[in-house]
Formats: sequence, structure tokens, C-alpha cells
Amino acid sequence: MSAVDKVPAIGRPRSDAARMAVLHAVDDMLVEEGYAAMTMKGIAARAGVGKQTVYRWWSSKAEILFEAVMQDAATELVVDSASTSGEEIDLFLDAVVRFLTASHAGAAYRALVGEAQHDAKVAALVRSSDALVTAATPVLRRAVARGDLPADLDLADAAVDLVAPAAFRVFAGLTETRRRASGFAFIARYAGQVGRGGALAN
Amino acid sequence: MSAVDKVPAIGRPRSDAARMAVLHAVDDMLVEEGYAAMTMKGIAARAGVGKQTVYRWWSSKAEILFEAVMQDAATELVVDSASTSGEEIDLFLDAVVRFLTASHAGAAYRALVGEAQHDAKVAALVRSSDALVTAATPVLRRAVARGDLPADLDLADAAVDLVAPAAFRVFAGLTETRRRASGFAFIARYAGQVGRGGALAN
Amino acid sequence: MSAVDKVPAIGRPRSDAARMAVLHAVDDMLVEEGYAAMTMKGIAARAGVGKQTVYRWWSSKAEILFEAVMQDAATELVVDSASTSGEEIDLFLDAVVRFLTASHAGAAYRALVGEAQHDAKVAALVRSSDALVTAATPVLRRAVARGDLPADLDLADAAVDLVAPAAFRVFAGLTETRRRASGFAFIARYAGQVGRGGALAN
Amino acid sequence: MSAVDKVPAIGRPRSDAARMAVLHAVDDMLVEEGYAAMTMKGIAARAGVGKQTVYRWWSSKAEILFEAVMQDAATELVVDSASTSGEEIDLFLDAVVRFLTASHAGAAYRALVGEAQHDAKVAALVRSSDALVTAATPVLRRAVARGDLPADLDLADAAVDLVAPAAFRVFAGLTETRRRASGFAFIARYAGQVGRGGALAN
DNA sequence: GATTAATCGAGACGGTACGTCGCGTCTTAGT
DNA sequence: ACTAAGACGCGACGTACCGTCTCGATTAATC
Repeated sequence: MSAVDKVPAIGRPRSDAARMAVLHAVDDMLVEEGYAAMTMKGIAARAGVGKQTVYRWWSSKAEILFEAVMQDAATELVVDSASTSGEEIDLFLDAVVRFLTASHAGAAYRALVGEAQHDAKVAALVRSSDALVTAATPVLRRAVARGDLPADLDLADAAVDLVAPAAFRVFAGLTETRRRASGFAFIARYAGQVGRGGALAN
Repeated sequence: MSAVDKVPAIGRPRSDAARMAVLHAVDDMLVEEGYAAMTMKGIAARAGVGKQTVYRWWSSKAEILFEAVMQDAATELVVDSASTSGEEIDLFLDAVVRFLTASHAGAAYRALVGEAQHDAKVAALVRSSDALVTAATPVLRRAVARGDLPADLDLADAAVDLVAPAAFRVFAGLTETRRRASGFAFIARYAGQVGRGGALAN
Repeated sequence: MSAVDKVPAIGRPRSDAARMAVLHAVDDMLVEEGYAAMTMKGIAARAGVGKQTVYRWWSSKAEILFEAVMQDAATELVVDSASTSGEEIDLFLDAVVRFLTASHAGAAYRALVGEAQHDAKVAALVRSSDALVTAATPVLRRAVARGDLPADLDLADAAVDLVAPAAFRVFAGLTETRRRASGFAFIARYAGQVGRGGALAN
Repeated sequence: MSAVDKVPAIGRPRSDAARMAVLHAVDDMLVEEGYAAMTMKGIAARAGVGKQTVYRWWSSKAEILFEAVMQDAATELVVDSASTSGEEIDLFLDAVVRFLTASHAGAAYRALVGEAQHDAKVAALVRSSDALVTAATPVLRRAVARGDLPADLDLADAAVDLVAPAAFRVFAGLTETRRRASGFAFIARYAGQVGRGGALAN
């Protein structure tokens, strides 16, 4: 990502106006034209910025996209607390599907993950922090706190298991077989580890 | 896919040598150069074929790749029968991970699914038959026949649930968090629906 | 120069329409915008031709210019016969000055010679056949035939001596010191070699 | 030319160190890289100077070059007195050829004259004082003083006639046809104007 | 056997994005 | 006011692919 943390040192400082113009341009163009139709040249033109300025701070459109929309992913995947862990996980899984299929940030996420399949640099970028897993973790943590999931649960692992079915369906285009997401079933799956008593037993 | 089924009518018939040369060239180049570095011109040159001949029968490199290697996927994902359904599903999941991370056909599958995220035509191609789900179905069918999974199980749905965690981990690049695949756990998850008795009870 | 003489061989043959469009575009642009403002990109656009097509047949704008206008130079520097060699040389020197200062082809010639001062490839192009010397030779040859210049005159050498003062004045921008060109003086200079009698004696 | 004559007024005075660094950098780079490869940025970097400082005092690389090396031309084209005017002019013409083909200042002169063919500002610069004509004048003046050339000779005009053949040969790249320069012939050409007696008559 | 017509290889075509480079201007902090 | 440093908007560079086109040469089935 861009060298934001660089020491200001000497010379003309980086223009934040240019930076924001690029990020907004990418954000808009992703919606209006789609990822594949976006070009570095087009981004620069849309942002009213020189091409060199874009290349100075980012080395590919994937990198710009990552900086532009990955922060949005976090906010779109936050869900309100619900009365039970099952309901809350249901809400979260609904948010995941909505994010992947209907939001700008989700389109960006899919484009990046797609690109990562044949571009090692993008793969590294995506790997550095997966939006879905990151968003799932606090939800699971709350379920653990409520005693609905085992205290020694491997959160990272469980988070993947939670979001994987929904995410894979979207990636593979299997939207027509979309099943009703079920937080209750997910909890039930791990409940055995909680011992007799727990969400399922009740 | 190619217009294989077209009525030959009159004129010079399609050269099967050219067709095979293209498919083999794509297969080889995917391994040697990777998906992104492959070009239509390069494919034609490698195959010793005119560019027009490629465009006459396929409209994109994704389409060629699909025809070239998707049939291989089926053979690579076939697993031998094991003594229990749990073991057999374990073997299958191992095969899935190996396919996705270490085989030519798997690389092609990932490239196609990746491209599908921002290309509707490729998405349609991939959706038409997902290699992983297709391969998972007979495995699940055998488990149902053994009575280890409920008879009324929605196979397509369960197949997605089965392969999703492994597939999503690969797509997201979360290889370092790869969990030991467990067929037993998968069966256990659905066993409740089989009633008392079944794989879990034993 | 372009590979005009190439064996047609196989594949789509070179488009003569594209070739002529480029040559005409360069010709026009030289007048309208000047040499420095001409760009390969601009030439291609003006000719309605792809940039690659330009680069396929010429490697620089100097090369295109050479092919476009050097043939014109020959026609512009042809002078009618006059009654005496002195008058004829005068007419020729007038044509030289007019060519260098007031014609399209002359502007191209000056641009090429200028570029040749810091570009070896252009230098080779220019050296291959200098328009002024080439044009001067037949004029001198006629004077020799008339007996106004020695029969054993080194034509190439004398041609340079003939055009050099006029050409150098233009190159150095010394137009304000332009002297009346004099064919009679030129003949007088060499007449001694003809012996008593000859143009000067009369 | 640079604003050397400007009133210093208030504020930090112009750094002469920066000025000399730029001039030396240009001098060196002309030799090492050639005129075309020189860039304003490169000159500034080589001189250890800011780009703005260069642009503050010169408006193009041609202008810097002119200031940097045109003064050298004068010294390189000075020839020692010889016993006769013919010999002296021979020496001078040799110096001219050496200057144009083998010296730094000569390379700069050729580059400037070349650039002048399609750049009006450079043309004005070059026209302001031609190095060759300027150097030829004192040589001719001495020949007049000796009585070897007519007293009423138009020096500027004759100077051009003297250097033009050699200079044009270099500009046009006609080095292979280089004739032995001859001061005696030059004097002979003008001797008629001196009347009976003079260099030629002897 | 000649004709017909779609194929084959080769490669030039008009486009357009790539990533780099140089331009001349500007905006810093420091002298 | 000047300096070094360096980011800025701009636009040309020469290259690479795109998908289309135009050649002459094959290659069967049809006449």
C-alpha cells in the first residue's frame, strides 16, 4: 500500500488532494464500469491527476482498490447485537451475502480475491487481512462470551468455517442454490465441544 | 465451448490437429507462464496455428482453458473407496486441497473462478458446472447409501458445505490456517438428521 | 527506409493506403506544425493509422520525413537551361535558396540535417544522398559539356563548393548577409583550369 | 542568455557556485552522453542543483550549452601567424574542420545549429554570433593588411565563403569527399579584385 | 477431374493501455 | 530572494495485446 507513513523529509510533500481524488475515482469507477474496465490511465484521468502520480504511490489498480475500499468492508460487515448468538450469526451471514453480492466494497473484495488467483502480489495483499474472517471474529467472540461456543475455540479457524459456505457459493456463482444461512446450526456443530448444556441443549 | 457439434456441410472440415494443438498449448503454457502471461497470440504461436483459427473456435482464453483442463479436474478428484465414509471424505478433502494448490487443472480452475469475479461470460462458464461440487456429489451419495448421511440430504447443498472451507481457504490465501480436514466431523454435523444411530453414534 | 522491396511472401500484404496516408500526414504536419511539434503518435492519428503500423515500417519521424519529401527535393531543384552556364548556375543557386528557405521539402531537408547533428541514424540517412549536391551535379555537368568548366572537374567536390555558401548561410541563420549568388564568379574561379579562353575570357 | 546583468537588489544573491556547476555539468555531459541524451533534470542532478535553479537562469538546454561552450570556440579557432596568408588560411581551415569534428565545443556548435533548424529561439541564439564567421574575420583582416586581399573586401561575406565548404561538408556528413582545404585558392579567387599583382600574380 | 467453399498458416491492420520518461511548474523547509 | 529536493499535471515514448482483416494454399464434398 502507499507510503503514507513515510518521513516527510524534504521536497514538496505528497498532495493529499491527489491521493483522495484517486481513491474516490477508483471507488466510483468500480461501480460505474466494473473492475476489468478500469485502467490506470482512466483512473488518472478521472481523478484529474497525472499517471505518474498514480504510479508513484501505487503499483497496480489492485493496490489502489485495496486502499480505497477495504476499510469500507469493515463497516459494512458490522452487525448489531441480537438476543441470541444464533440470531446474531444469522444476521452476520446475511450481511456477508449482502456485502459480497450487492455492495461496492464487496465487488472490490471479489475482484481482488479473483485477481489474487493469478497474481502473487495481489495474493499477498489479500492474504494480509481477509475482510470476511476479520469481521467474523468479533461475532464469534461474543458467542464465546455468552457461553454458546467453547472457550478454547480457535477463532480464526471457526471464522473461516462460518463464512466459507456463503463466500464459496458467491465465488463459484452458485447463487441459485443459496441456502438459508443458519447461525443455530453453526453453533450446534460446535456445541458438542461445549459439553452437555449450551445453545443446542436448550 | 467449441462448435464441435456443428454440421460439417461442405468446405474444408475443421482440423482436429489444430484443435488439439491449441488445447495442449494452453495446458502447457498455463504451467510454464501462468494464466495472466498467456495471450491469444502466444497460444496460437505455441500451437503452430493461425490466430484466426483460435478465434474461429473459441472467443477467449478462458474458454480454451475451460475446454482444455476442466475434464482433467474430474479425474483428479476421484478418490478410492475407503472402509468408512469418514475416511473416504477425508481422502476426498485431501484431494481437493491437492487439486487446488498443486495441480495444473486446479490452477486453471482457480484462474477461471478468479476471472469469473469480473467477467460475466466466464462466470457463466464456471457456473455451468463447478468441478468441486460435481466431484463431491458421488462421495456424498456413497455415504448416503451406507446410511451414514440422511437419505433425504440435499446433495448439491451438502457438497458445497463440504468443499467450501477448503476452497475458501485457498481462494483467500489462508493456507497457513489450514485445518486438518475432517470427514468424521462433517458426517457428525449432519448425523442428527439421521436420527439416533449413524456414523456419530458409533 | 521502409522495406518496400521486401518479398511479398505470406500473410496479409502491406497496406499501401496506410503507407500513403502516413507520408501525406507527415508532409502536411511539417507545414502546419513544424518538425519539432510532430510526434509519432500525432502522425498515426492524423493518418488514421495505428501507431504500431507506423513503427512497423519506419523507426523514427526522421525516416518517414526522408521518404515523404526527399523525392520532392529533386523536382524543386531542377532548373531550366539558360543561354549561358553563368546564368544557369545563378538560376540554380536561386532555386537552392528558395528551396531551403521557402519550400516544404526544404524545411524537411533542414530538419533532417539538423537532426543528423546529434543522431547517428539520421546522419547516415542524410549522408546517403544529399539533395543539394545531387541536384547541383547535372548543372555542373552541362557547364562542362559547354566547355565552361574543365573536363576533368571533380563534380562531387565542385558541387559542394557551389552550394556550400548558400546552404551554410541558411543553416547558420545568416540570411541578413545574403550575397547575390553569382554563377559567373563560380565559373571564373575554376576557369583557370580550363586554360586561356573559356567563360571568363569572353 | 542568463540574467547575469540583473540588479542584485535584496534577498539572497545568485549563487555563482551553482552557475558554474551547471555550466561544467553541461560541458561534461555533452561529451559523455551527447546532446540528445541530456535532460534538464539530469543537468540539475549532475550539477547538484535544484531543477528550479536551472530554469530560473536559463530557459532551455540550448541556452545553457551556448553559455557553457561557445566561449571555448573562440580559443579553439585561434591560429598562429604563418609566413604567408595562404598558409595561415590553410591552418585556419584545418582548425575549423578539427573544431567541428573532434572538439567538445564543436559538438556543441553543431548541436546548436542543428536545433536551430526547427527552433526559432535557438536560431536567434546562434544567429547572434556565429563562431566560425567570428573566428574567420581576424584571419582575413590580416590577409588584407598584408595586401593579399582587396582592402575593400566585405569581411563578413568573405568569411562565410571561406568556412562554408568545410562547414557544409560536416553538416551534410560528406566527410568522405573532404577536399584538401586551400588558402591559396581562396586568395586567388579574390585576387582579381586586388588588381594585377597580389598573391596570385606571384 | 473440375468446381466450390470453408478451412488453414501467416501476418498486417486500427485501436488502446501499458509503464517510463521528460517537460516546466509548484510547494516545501532551509540558507 | 535564493537554494536543494522533489511532487505535481501533462503528454509522448515505444511495446504489447486486442480482435479483425486479407492474403495464398489446402482439403473434402459436390458437380
